[in-house]
Amino acid sequence: MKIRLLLVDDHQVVRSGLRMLLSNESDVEIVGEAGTAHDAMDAVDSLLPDVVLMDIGLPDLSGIDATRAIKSAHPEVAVVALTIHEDEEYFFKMLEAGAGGYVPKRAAPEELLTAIRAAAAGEVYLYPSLAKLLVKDYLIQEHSSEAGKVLDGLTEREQEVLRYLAEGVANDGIAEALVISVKTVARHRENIMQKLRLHSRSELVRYAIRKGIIKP
Amino acid sequence: MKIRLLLVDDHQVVRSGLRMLLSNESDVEIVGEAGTAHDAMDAVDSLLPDVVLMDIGLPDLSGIDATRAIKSAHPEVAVVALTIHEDEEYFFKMLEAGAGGYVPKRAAPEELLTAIRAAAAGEVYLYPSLAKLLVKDYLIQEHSSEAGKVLDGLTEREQEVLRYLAEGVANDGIAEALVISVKTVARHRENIMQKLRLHSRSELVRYAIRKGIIKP
DNA sequence: GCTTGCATGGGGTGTCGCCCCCACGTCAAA
DNA sequence: TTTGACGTGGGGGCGACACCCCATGCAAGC
Repeated sequence: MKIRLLLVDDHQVVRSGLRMLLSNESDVEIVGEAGTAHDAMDAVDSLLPDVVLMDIGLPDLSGIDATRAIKSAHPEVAVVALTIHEDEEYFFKMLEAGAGGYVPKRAAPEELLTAIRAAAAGEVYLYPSLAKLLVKDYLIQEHSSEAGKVLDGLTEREQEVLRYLAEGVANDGIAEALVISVKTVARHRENIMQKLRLHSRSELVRYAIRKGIIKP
Repeated sequence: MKIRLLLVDDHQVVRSGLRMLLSNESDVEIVGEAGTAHDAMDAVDSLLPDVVLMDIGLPDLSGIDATRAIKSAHPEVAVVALTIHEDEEYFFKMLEAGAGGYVPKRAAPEELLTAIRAAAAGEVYLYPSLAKLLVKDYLIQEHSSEAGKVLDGLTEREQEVLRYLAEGVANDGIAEALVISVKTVARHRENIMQKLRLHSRSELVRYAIRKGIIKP
């Protein structure tokens, strides 16, 4: 079963080049071409290809918007971005639009083929320079949500109370959970708010979320 | 300038196979081999390779721990995971340990070479089936923080009040800001909480952060 | 031995949050 | 035209919260 491919690029020569390049592959069949975003969307509607090779710089709509539209109407159609852009912004936007691959035009032909095959299988191929950006983003997300532990000089008991406060539990609920009096809970809360220079439960909740003590 | 490579795998045959496979490449030079995590760390210390090809299943320490140790001592040495494991857990842990690539053993030889070259250049190669997992994770992070706009049937005025409530402003402060009475603010708050099925300011703050109305 | 910090309590006071009740003007939809 | 949603405003009540005061016991450290 061949992979049915739609080429989208506003330059005729680029499409022809891709056609030359890909027509030698036994598992790929080019079923259509489009030079604008609207043509691409129409072509997807009528041809239902397995994979769309999508340029970003198109004359009418951007390839990002086109991808969003295609994925919205046909979630089963995979879209691989093939573009000269290697900046962070386009890359992340394309991912959010639902792209199943991102390959810069300077990539080797085999990499493009790998991306097409991966996309057809429902997987994702990312070019190494861009995968690096995504991993970086992932690590930032991770580290911003741990990194706590110290908690600005709060005692153990205060940290314990803080976890309950952050979740919005009332004083008497915390007292029950920790088997201490409501007054003591209030006392701890006062100390916590003084140490952290906070002035309401709301600020406390935001503080706890920033510190990763609780999930939003 | 050749890429200086260290092979780490507990099976002699696998190392020999990789040596066969890679020795034909003109830009790769295998400078050493190791069968255990400790041998690998010693070898990195003495040889300072550009790239380490790291198995995960090692007899003494896991390749993940070994990677963490290597990146901690020599951040400039790139580590590419080459393993039979394709589960989410190992993959994410390896990323956190600082791996600059992740390739399952079933991958094609060219993909391994792409990964080695990408890692040597400070980039990241991820095998498509795993890149998919990372993108999925990324999209979850994103969508949990945007996706707002509609706000579950709140009226304009209610949304306005919600923004203040979320920031922890007290009723009279909101009343002053919006030039309405405290009672009206309270009225709006009640309606908001009823519509969103929330029961305290704390829950309201967390809701607002999830919806991206305010930053944590 | 004495201070210091921590956790534990009690009392008081005033504000605020949360939940009912009500009313009126406006504007759009039925 | 009438109905309904929306924004506005008010009254009353109860409990929780925020901010003070105070004291006790216990461990660590000077």
